[in-house]
Amino acid sequence: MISLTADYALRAMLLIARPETVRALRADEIADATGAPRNYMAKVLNAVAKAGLITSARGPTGGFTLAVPARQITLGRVIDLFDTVPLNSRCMLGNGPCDPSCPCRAHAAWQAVVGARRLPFLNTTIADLLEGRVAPHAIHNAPESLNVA
Amino acid sequence: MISLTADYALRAMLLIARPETVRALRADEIADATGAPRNYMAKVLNAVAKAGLITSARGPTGGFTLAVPARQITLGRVIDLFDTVPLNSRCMLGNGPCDPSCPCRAHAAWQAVVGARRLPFLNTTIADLLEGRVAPHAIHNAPESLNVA
DNA sequence: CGAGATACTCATATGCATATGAGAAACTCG
DNA sequence: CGAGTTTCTCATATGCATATGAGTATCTCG
Repeated sequence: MISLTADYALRAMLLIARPETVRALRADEIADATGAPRNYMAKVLNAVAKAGLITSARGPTGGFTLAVPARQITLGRVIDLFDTVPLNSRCMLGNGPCDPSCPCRAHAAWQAVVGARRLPFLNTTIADLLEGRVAPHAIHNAPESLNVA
Repeated sequence: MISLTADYALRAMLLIARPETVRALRADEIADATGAPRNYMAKVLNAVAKAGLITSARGPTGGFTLAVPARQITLGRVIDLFDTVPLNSRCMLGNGPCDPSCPCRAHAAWQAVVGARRLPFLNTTIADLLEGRVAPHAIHNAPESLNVA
């Protein structure tokens, strides 16, 4: 699941990064195109700008522009700005946090599953989506840390 | 992201399915062990029971028991009971639903990413977690429908 | 059959994500 | 430098996930 706010941000990024977009897009344009409420989208865009992924400019001819090439912006980088993992310290089995030196049986496997879920976001860029391309790494490769058994 | 409610359900299932669990577990036992509020966990367990994954029994010696072998219960089957995908009909580009016969450029790629994120849940079972095992399919194989480009 | 134990149900409270409204700050351009 | 345009900020409203409390239904066992 991805929060509605993160979804707004992603759609906004896709709009701004589209090759046919040549000038800065205003917040209300982006809001209209994405279906998000105007002021809410403004807040979302502001957060993305603070993170350095887009640039904001006020006044006439103002609006939002990419600050980083679309090929370098992964979906995870956008989504993680809003959907922070709360990381329940209680382990999947038992009633306390897992002792790192002696984790519960399910610990590593659960970590692997959670980690694997992040891969598609970490290995797909805004540019990939705009080109209708799926990076094979997004669905085929798992980092070393995921190899459990 | 996985909702707190779905997380409760998962932890409850793991407890009930543990090999050292020989009798029916009461709702309050499960609540205490998982850190969930008592009545809330009762409601969650009730929903899981209605879905047919566990069996409930009232009165003394009552409680909850697996209704299906742990090896046949995928994480997705549990989580999907609570975390229903709202499926924004508006496509990632443009302001309306994607025309199925002429989808937007990003359509298939986004579908692939979303689908890839479901794999770890669909291909991992309660039994897998209890045995600390990660099914290779959870992170390595993608179904045909995901091959886009 | 009665008492106690447990699941079940519903009405309501709370907190956070989402949304709204209005005003202040900063920019462009004539 | 003034007027208009836009981002930025904050105070507050709303809705839904989460949580709580109390009562009802159904079971076991003596």
